[in-house]
Amino acid sequence: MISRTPVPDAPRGSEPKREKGRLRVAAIMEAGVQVFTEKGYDAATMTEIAARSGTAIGSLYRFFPSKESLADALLLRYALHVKNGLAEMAQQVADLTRESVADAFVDFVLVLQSQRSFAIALVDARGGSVDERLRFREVMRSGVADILRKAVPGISPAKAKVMAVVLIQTLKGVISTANEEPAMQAMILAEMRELVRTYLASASGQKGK
Amino acid sequence: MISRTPVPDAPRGSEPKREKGRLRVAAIMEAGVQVFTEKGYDAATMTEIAARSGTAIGSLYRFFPSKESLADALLLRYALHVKNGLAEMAQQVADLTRESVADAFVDFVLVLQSQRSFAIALVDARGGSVDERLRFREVMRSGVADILRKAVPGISPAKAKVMAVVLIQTLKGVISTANEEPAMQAMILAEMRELVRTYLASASGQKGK
Amino acid sequence: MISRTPVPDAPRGSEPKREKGRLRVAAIMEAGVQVFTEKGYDAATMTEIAARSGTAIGSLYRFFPSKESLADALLLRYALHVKNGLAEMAQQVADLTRESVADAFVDFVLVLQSQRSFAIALVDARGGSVDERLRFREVMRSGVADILRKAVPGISPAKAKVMAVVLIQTLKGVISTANEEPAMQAMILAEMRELVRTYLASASGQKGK
Amino acid sequence: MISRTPVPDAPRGSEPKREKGRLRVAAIMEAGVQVFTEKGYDAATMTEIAARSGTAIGSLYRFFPSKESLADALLLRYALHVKNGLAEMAQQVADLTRESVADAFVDFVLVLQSQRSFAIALVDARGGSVDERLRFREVMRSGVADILRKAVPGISPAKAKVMAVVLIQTLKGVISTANEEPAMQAMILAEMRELVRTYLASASGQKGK
DNA sequence: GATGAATGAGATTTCATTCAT
DNA sequence: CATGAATGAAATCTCATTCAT
Repeated sequence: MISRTPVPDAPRGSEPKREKGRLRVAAIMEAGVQVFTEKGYDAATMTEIAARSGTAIGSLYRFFPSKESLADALLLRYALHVKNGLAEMAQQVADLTRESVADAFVDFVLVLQSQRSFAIALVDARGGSVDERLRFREVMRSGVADILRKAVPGISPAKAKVMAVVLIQTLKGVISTANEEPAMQAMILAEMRELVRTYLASASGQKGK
Repeated sequence: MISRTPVPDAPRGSEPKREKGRLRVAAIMEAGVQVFTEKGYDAATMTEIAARSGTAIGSLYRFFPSKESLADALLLRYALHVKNGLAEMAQQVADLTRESVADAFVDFVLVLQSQRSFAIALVDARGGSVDERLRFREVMRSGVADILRKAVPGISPAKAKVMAVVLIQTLKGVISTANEEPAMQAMILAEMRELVRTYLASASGQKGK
Repeated sequence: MISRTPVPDAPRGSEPKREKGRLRVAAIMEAGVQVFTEKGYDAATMTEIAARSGTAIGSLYRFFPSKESLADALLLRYALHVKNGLAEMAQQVADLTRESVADAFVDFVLVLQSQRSFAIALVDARGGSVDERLRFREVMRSGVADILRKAVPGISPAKAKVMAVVLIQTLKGVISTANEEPAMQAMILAEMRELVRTYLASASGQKGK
Repeated sequence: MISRTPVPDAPRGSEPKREKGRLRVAAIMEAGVQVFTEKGYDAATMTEIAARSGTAIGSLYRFFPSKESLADALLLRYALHVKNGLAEMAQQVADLTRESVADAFVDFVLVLQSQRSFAIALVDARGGSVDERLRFREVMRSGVADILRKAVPGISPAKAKVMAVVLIQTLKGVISTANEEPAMQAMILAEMRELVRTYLASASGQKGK
């Protein structure tokens, strides 16, 4: 319950200063993403992550002193990706039509999915400390809410926040399409785009609260 | 000399034959729901389920010969609940306005949630054999699609199926509200109702494919 | 280590007096032979023996209060078979040539094998209390020694006993042939007959000690 | 990104890479021989083998990832002993009289016995995979047959093979003598030597098939 | 710093045996 | 007496984590 440091984990003093160390950490994180994605948090083993990253188990623990700390680091990195992505989207939103914004949301999730659908596994399952989880959720929500405030002029901050929650949940469905047959997948995706558009349009209609 | 089937003695995984046994099974399933919900499939332990149901570990294994078989049984029971609930809803749908149907969906998920939000954990995670999972998903989809075909006159079966997928995904969000603060929870719920109404309305507008 | 009673096990007072009880016991013993033979002593389970004999596990334990007691009873019954067989052979030995006696030994083991090769499993493995085991060995040895004394006139009792030990060991090989291919099996059997004949002949040659 | 084979870290069942590891493996194998010999394959427990070798259970499983793998390793090592012993004997057989060869057989088994009479338990019982078992049996048979071909000039290969089977079976009796009283043991041993001599002599007499 | 052997708590599962019904 | 549910010790095996080399 007591989370120590929110940094990617700096074992005895600091992050790896040497080039070699940074490569090692990168390899571990990559392997971590792979294994967590394939097996889920519980079934993934530190030994396999070590092996797959070409690292001795002892070395792995030097950089990430616990399984949870590795998951946290991975999640944090993912959260940064998302945060940056949303910030970028927020800048472009002024130049877009409402429908384009809707599509942008779907495309954004699609990109995330192909990059790291593993995060869902970590967040949904036990993985990631409670702190980390909440932080990640907050990043998502406020990022999306920001965009909504720009895309839907006149919307109240509260409404934007609530819409963000609902929108995020809906967008999660995009990820689930990965398991469908291609034909079905395409149809679901199109339908989701439509729903998001409709949602944004209706919000514009009623505006405020 | 070797009789295969009709022997007495219930070696493993058989159904209880005495009253007491049925009570025990009920207790185990209840504890199973609890523990799976709290910890997720992997982190849940048979030992804890046994303890929490006041059952010796051996007795637990008499009725459910493996962790997976318990998860399957739980999922199956839940699937029945859902199936019956959807069937019931399908009968009433003729007498309802479109908006009432939207609300009914949300309410339905709300009821399920309070009863057993654990199923999502089992379905999403490792738990439940693949067969069981697919079967459950299919039950959900066709049940919801049936209702949609009645609620949205003129909709094509294919469109109904795709809408069902998207709608289910959206409704899953209702369950997530359980972790929110009450005030936020209420707002999210209202927003979701609105979204579902909007979705149904838009479907009626364009109708067919 | 403390063996209680050397009888087939008389639970609360006496052996089953009713016809039904005797049938039940017979069924259990038959199933016991089967399962012990198929799985070996350790891997055999009382539950399976009960099931295969159409007996409730509780009833099985009424007649045989432990797994070991069942194994003992089976072994005892087998020992009786052997004892009687040897005794019968001893009576006929006077009328046979030495070569016929050798063949009779091999044939005798052959018959036992097809009847219950399970005994070896029980004796070799953990099964059967030490007492039971020693008793069985003694029955074999003195039975065979008796025959030798009749078949080889002038042999000393001590020599007969030692020969019995060696002969029994050699004859055990007959049982192992069960796993060979038919062609090989026949050859081995013939070779064994030859060896036993040679052995008896050589004993006659040197006679006494 | 996924490197399959040449990664460091020895997950399971790997050979020790440090000196200490090799000592540990030796200790485990020694304890394995002891416990398997005393209890038989099924009744032997990994926990006891670990304890008796002063090894933590986890360490035991590091080197031998399953009970069967330990039994296999033990059997393989024993098979090597036997193979080498037989090969050595084969080289010396040219310089020996037939009677000396017979004695050599008995002595050979005697040596094996004092070293590891456990193998019989493993081979006869469940232990060791079927492959391993058959391989071991074949090693024995062809090794003995080789010697016979040299010791009994003019014998046909087929006859040598069959004789080997019978001879091995007979020699197994030598091991059983371990349980006898010393006096009896000596007599049985002498008798067996005599039988083996007689057997070889008779084979020389009839020669070929 | 890197390495990998060592550790041991803990998870799943089995089965002989008992005893209330 | 028959029945079968209940019991729990014990077995096999896993894996996060530590620490001597």
